[in-house]
Amino acid sequence: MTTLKDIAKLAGVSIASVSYVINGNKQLSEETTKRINEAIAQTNFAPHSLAKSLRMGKTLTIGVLVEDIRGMPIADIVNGIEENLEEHGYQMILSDLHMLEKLYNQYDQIVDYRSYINKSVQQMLRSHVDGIIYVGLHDRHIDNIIDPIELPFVYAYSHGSKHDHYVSYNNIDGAMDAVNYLINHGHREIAVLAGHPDSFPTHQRMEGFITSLNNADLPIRDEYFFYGDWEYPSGYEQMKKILALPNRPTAIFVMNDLMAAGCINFAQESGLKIPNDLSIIGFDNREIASYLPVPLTTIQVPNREIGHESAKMLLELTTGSTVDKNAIILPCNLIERASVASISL
Amino acid sequence: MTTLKDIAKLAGVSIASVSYVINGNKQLSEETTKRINEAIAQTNFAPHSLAKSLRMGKTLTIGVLVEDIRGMPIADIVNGIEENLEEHGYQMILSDLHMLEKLYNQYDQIVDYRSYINKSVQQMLRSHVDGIIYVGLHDRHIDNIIDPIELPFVYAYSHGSKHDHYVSYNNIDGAMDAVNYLINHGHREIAVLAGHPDSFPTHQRMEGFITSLNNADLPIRDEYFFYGDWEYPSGYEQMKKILALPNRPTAIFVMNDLMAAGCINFAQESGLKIPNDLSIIGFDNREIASYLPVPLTTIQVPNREIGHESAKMLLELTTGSTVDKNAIILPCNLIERASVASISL
DNA sequence: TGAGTGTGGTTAATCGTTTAACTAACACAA
DNA sequence: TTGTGTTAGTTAAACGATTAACCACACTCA
Repeated sequence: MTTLKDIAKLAGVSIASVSYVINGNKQLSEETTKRINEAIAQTNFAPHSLAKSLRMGKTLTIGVLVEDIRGMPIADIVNGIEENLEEHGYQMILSDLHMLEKLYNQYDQIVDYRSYINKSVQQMLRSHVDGIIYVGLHDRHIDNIIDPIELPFVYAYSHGSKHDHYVSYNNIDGAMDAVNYLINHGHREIAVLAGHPDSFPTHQRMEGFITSLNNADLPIRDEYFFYGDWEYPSGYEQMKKILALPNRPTAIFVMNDLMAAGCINFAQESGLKIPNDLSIIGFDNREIASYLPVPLTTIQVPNREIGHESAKMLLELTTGSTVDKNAIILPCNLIERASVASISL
Repeated sequence: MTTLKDIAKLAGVSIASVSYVINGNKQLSEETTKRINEAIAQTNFAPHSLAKSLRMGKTLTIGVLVEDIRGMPIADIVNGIEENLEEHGYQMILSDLHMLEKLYNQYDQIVDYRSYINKSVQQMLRSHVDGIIYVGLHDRHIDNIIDPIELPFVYAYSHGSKHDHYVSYNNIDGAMDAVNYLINHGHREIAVLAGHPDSFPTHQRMEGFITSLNNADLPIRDEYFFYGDWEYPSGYEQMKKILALPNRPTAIFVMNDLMAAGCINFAQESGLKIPNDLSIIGFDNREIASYLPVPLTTIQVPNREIGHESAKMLLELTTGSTVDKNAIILPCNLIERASVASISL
């Protein structure tokens, strides 16, 4: 590895002079500048980032904490983060919390995520990252870990709004778009298959559902509310109940694509034609949506943009004046496929 | 941030002594050791990793170069890598090549990946990573970049065998497992829907297919060979041809799950019952396999294990004696679902 | 002439560690 | 007494950069 010293010797100057021309922090004579630049070109020298960081107190590295990189929105978001960071000459170190499987430790006790996350954060602090982004839903785990740290911090994807800096997407508007789309296609009897009743997205998407119905002066009918747990089998099971309804709805707003897949598969098994006999709209636009027997019309969450904006926000925090509070809520958009039919009025 | 100096002052010793007790590189008196440890405990001190790395010439960081983190096997592999590295106290910096979309640059010219990858690698070198793992299929892009670098390097997932150090999975055996499974269920007329004809996995899986047929003394029938391009629509289209065959096969070996999804969907549309009228087996075990109208029996590629082994191999290379050549080929395993039926002989 | 002002460059401290080399003190044997 | 070891701890150089402070020289102007 060539160092400043090598260049200095080659050009016959002091290492300070070399450093000055590299960073342009001081005016040197044209003559010496040229000699130094030639020496640099000769050796394809690049400054040692560790030494530089140590001296400057900035690493140009940010830590990204993800719940599990295999979870799809997460990979998309990380992709967006990386792209933005790279553009600005920053690097990321990735720490994966393996939340999808690390529920129990070797003694079969439920893992204390706080201490687990804490380990990852400490590791990042030791590497002197310039900031941290947390990507995921379970942000409550991290609150009292990150609070005492005076380091720029951004939540990406998190739905909570109690944090100072976060980037998320608009669940309410997304749900309204979906339901309005059904209404605009002539549907009046619309059921909803919600996610887990306790979850935040369920509440928000439900709010959008009800608002849309109200705006269109449609009645809110108790018998049209169903709850699953976000997983495929619950879509399949709940669909049985929906189809058994005395007066069956003409359309269903299903709160995610996995459950929608279950709905579609059960409906088809029962001999129903989607969308002619029943329209279905999903949420999330997962890969699966394109590959169902009936391509699913659904709501796309702007995951990469969430990544982009998170990185942008964090970089602003590290460099610029500290913004006190900053939240970005990005809009979703509707992906039109083939699972919704028009109804003749 | 507390430093060695702070601890030293607190304990009334020199910073060298503190360093020695932390790293256990020298025997100090019980008395002073205790005083120093107390001071450390008081301040929750952790050594500054940049300074340490600078001095030691080791960063305990490895670079992971991925083609696109959103590609599913890649996320799984990265997950495995991360887990293994963390266990050994290493960190990773992730660099995403965004291969899925960065085909053209701003001037609409095809991106020169070599120079693009080179930028990422240079960036990693500047961060003084202790080694690099490349995750993906398009390893030919990187060959002449990495060759001149004398840094431990491992290819993960790469199918090529011309490299010194790589970890991959056994396509041939995987395909044989799939075909043998069909044969063991009584099938004699077995078609194959291959991936893109030029791709390496196609060749290998085809080899497995033919070997299995030969081993069972079954004829190789030209009219039973079909080719797609790994994507869903090609599965759908090719299935039309397969069903139009004068004597239709009783089972199909489809070389990936996406095409298998296309096959199943078209078959169902045509009124065929899977698996009773026709058995289908896939490859890859993507998420989608569980959510098809007929849950797909398929071959699972050991992605996380590939990640594990890659990390392990790289760490051995960085620390231990340099192994000249080292290749690991991991076995696949069959996931039994519901898309294959037994045939009465 | 002498004070002030640029210009072009060097010296040396600093960031926070590790570690070879050294010192001081004491014990023990010849 | 002298020499030899052992033990416990310190000093200071090094890793590779940045940058404040300094210096030497030439030029300007009252």
